[in-house]
Amino acid sequence: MGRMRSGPTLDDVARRAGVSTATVSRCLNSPDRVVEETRERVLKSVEALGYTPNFAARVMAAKRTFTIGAIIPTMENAIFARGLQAFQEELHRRGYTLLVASSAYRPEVEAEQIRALVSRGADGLLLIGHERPGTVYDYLERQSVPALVAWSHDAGARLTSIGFDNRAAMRALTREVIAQGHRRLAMISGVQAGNDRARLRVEGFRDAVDEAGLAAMPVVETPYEIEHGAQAFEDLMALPLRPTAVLCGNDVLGAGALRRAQDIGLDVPREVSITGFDDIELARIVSPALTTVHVPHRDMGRKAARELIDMVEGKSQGRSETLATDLRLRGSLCPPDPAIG
Amino acid sequence: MGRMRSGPTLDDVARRAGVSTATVSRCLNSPDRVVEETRERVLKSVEALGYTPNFAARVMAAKRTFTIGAIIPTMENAIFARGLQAFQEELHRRGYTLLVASSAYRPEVEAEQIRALVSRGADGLLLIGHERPGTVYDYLERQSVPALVAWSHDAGARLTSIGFDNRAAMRALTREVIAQGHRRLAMISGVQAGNDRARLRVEGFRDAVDEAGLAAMPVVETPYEIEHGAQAFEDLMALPLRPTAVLCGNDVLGAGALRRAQDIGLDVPREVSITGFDDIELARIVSPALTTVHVPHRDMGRKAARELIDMVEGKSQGRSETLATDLRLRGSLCPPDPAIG
DNA sequence: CAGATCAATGTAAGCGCTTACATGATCGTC
DNA sequence: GACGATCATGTAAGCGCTTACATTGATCTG
Repeated sequence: MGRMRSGPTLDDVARRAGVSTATVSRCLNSPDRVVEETRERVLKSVEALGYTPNFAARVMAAKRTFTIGAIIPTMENAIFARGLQAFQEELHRRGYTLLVASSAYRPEVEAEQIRALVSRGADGLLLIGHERPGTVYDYLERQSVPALVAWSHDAGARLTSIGFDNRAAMRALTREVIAQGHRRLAMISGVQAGNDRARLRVEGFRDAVDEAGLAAMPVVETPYEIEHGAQAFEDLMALPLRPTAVLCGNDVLGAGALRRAQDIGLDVPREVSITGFDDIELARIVSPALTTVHVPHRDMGRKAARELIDMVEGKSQGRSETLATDLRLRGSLCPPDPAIG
Repeated sequence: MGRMRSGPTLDDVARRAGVSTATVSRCLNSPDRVVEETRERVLKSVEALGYTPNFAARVMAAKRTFTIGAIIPTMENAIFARGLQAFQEELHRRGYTLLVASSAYRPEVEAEQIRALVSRGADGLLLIGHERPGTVYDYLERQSVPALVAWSHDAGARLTSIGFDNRAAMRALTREVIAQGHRRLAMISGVQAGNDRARLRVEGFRDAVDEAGLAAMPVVETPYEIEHGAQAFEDLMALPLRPTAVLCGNDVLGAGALRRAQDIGLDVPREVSITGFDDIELARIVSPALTTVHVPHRDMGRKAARELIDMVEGKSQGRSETLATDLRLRGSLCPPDPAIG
């Protein structure tokens, strides 16, 4: 039944090198505090024994883990992959290790994962979005674990955030669609419960629709999956007054919508325009390429890492930052065909 | 400078509940060994204090972490996301936690990550592919950490593997392409160094070409990225005897090739057929959809988790398994146009 | 050249848990 | 009703490290 690994310990190394464990420890952690000759002997002994320090023991004694935890909604979606990659590269550069967990967009799983990472001694935490039970924030505070939110920005939130304005971005995109002449829009949103990004995007959509003096437009809500995007799109196309432009909550939904449009014989963008959000690679791969909102994922990841480490090391109390997004106009959007409109 | 979190300890809980630390520990780990009334009191105390066990301390004392480590080449690519998701779901079901690290396809980074995970007390390790320095296997053996290889199968390898036959799969696909009448093929492979999947796929391609009595076909090697796939494709199209079918080492390269074909005005599949490998979602999203090799990622992940846990728990010495793959014929492949051939 | 200073190393006290073993209470049995 | 089982709980010994403090010998200083 899974006996513990039996690798050599500091003690073994020390004995073999004829020094004390303290000296071995110093060789490994602050080599310049040990004289050359000794150090060499010790390192040789480490090498010979194939010694690997026991992380748990080190943590217990040193009270630092140099580990940062991140909890993302899903790994199966490229949205977070890129930003997280940049995040981890920056952490690595600063000597930290990243532990990733995913919550499957379920708040209770997220809470559980937060506990797991704190329990593992994460020096700091990266979370996605602001929307979660207040008890989570209480817990973080009590454990005094610094945490940072990414992918969303909210000045009034309890946590520092490195993100972008989801609402304004979606509003800008919707304005553009309207400016191109569309009057019958629809939106396919991700599930809004517990997901402020999704919610804010819908609000941005409504903002633009309202300010243009248009009647309320249909918004359907569906999980962030290609197949669901496809189905939602098909449903929208069955509406009596078929929309001429369908704005999707992210590129994955957009790609699904686009694919289904082609499958049911609709010409995009001539008969219907489709847009996405995030600007992941997928947006440029599909044909026509998706008009979308470009989010600086890598930049966000890098900056989040820097700020979080500063917080962990007590160099910052938390400085929020809003990153700029911009529209990427591509083939999937064009003015509506007057013959159809 | 990052003082340690100061959460309550077992001792605090014990004192507050008026019991010994042993009793608290038992309440948490084997509740039935504690009488109802005491347990209640203790749990109330845990609740009130917001106690979270210190993982490092627990590991030190119990010598088990219930943690499995996985090192994948990259997170930025959907190839591993799906299988890993299934892997982690199964682990979770069995009470284990997954720690993920990525190696960026660099062997020395992988070795470092392996050490990091072992140091963190991983009870077992999931690795991708068989090709790595023998010293890594020696190390794993000395530390007696069970490890399992996925995404590749090799009967003669030192590690148990749950994978599929990359070579046979690619051979089958190539045979199909040839059967459809193509005589001028080319392959865009991923980087083969240190990547047995890539190498075996090239071998499979060559097998089929040879057995059909055709002359050697061009194989270009490039990183697994859309843009590189596109560039490689363009280079192949510039060849004096332009191939009528381009087989790609994976779907990402395939999608890049397809995209570039469309950008430079080539009709796929009429003027050139393109195939992928892996059958990730992307393969079905692009238009025309990619003919590809379907790999049972989820199944592989689930089975790998089961086998690895059995190994960790001493219930298995390691049973390798080869999973079946199958061809998914889609729009990107058709017989060559005789007018062009 | 005595005394202070300093660099290199050793000594040993924990870090917060788990668990083998000890203890004491309760209960059933002949 | 005395004795051994049985059960709930307590006691305390580590797990493998780091680090404050102690020690030792060498090097300075006046």
